[in-house]
Amino acid sequence: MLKYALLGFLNYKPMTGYDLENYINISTGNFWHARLSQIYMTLKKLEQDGLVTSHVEPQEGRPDRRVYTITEAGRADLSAWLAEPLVELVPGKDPLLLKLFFARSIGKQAVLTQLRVQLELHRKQLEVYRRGLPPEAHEIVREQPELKPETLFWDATRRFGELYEEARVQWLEETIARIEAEFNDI
Amino acid sequence: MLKYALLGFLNYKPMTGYDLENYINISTGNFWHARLSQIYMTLKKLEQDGLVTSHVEPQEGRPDRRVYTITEAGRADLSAWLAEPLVELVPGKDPLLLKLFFARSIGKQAVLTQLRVQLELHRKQLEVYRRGLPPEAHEIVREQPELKPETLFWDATRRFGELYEEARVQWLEETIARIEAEFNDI
DNA sequence: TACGCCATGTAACGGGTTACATGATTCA
DNA sequence: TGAATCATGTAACCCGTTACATGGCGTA
Repeated sequence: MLKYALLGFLNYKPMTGYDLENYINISTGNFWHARLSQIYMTLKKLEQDGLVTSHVEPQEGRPDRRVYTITEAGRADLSAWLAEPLVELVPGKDPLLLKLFFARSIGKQAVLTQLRVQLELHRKQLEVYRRGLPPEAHEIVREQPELKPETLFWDATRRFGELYEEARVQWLEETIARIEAEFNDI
Repeated sequence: MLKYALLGFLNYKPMTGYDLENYINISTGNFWHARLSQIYMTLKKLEQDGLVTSHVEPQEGRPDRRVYTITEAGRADLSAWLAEPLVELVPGKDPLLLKLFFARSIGKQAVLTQLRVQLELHRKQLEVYRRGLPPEAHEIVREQPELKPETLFWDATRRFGELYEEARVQWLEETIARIEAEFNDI
């Protein structure tokens, strides 16, 4: 699926692997991420499959850049994927919930400490989402005004982050209170 | 990490790989899942590492059962993992958000259709969580009354499912309304 | 008659992470 | 002086999925 994140961004404009990592971290870090090593390998595969092309731009004083450009076949592949509806719930994995599920044996105070650490982290992340789209998003639109209509969708994904973190914070507060009241050690 | 789900359940009582899949699907399906093939392979590895032992119970008319039992080393490993606090947010991946991020090009109606499908799915899942812990959870406690105190933690993970689906439903309703109002096609 | 449950496994493959390898420029 | 940024890539490994292989019993 990283494939489609890369095609999606290359559909905005040609870029290097390094650039793509920045775009992904800033724009989709919320719901998708990737390491540079994986991005480089995936780009190579996309080129083999004819979905992107690349050319090297020599630079002085810093490494040469390999710039990737989406092809017509790439655009077609991206469109086909976008058009294909998701008709099932995507089962996720959540290490914190897994730990909590089995956590009784470590004792009341240890559980509460862990949940309070999580509460702090999620409150901070909630603040980040409440600030709206990051300044980099507005810069991108300044440089490419034709992307203006995209911001509705970018902001929708940000808004999900906000609602998700609100739910998480509320749940942590509730769960801490419940464990304080109902957990009877030994 | 499946390792710890398996150790966690084997800490309740000895079981086969097949049993473990049922426990995982019923109890932690919400936030953790695994295929049988992976469960069998992971159990084999746990046995090599001395965290579980196994013995075969012959049966008539159906395949023999290989029953796994957690060892002292296994309990120690589980406890160490449970005690280790999660001090960072876990970055997740969400295919629906990835699709939505790039969805402008497929057009207003296609986007709305996809979001409405999702809304239906999440409303149904929300109903499931609102029904409380599944009947199987109560059966387990009837068979093993010493597990009663665990139900506080089981229900906490269920409650997260409920709040998560509420957030998802609210977000989908909001996003559908926003796209209806603000998406200008062409 | 066919499907689902019980029950265990192997093999090939794909996606992703970590570690390794290199090296100049810029800023605090 | 040291850390961050720019910039690209390979290799080993781990986790997980899909497909393959087997086969009796109970139920609709």
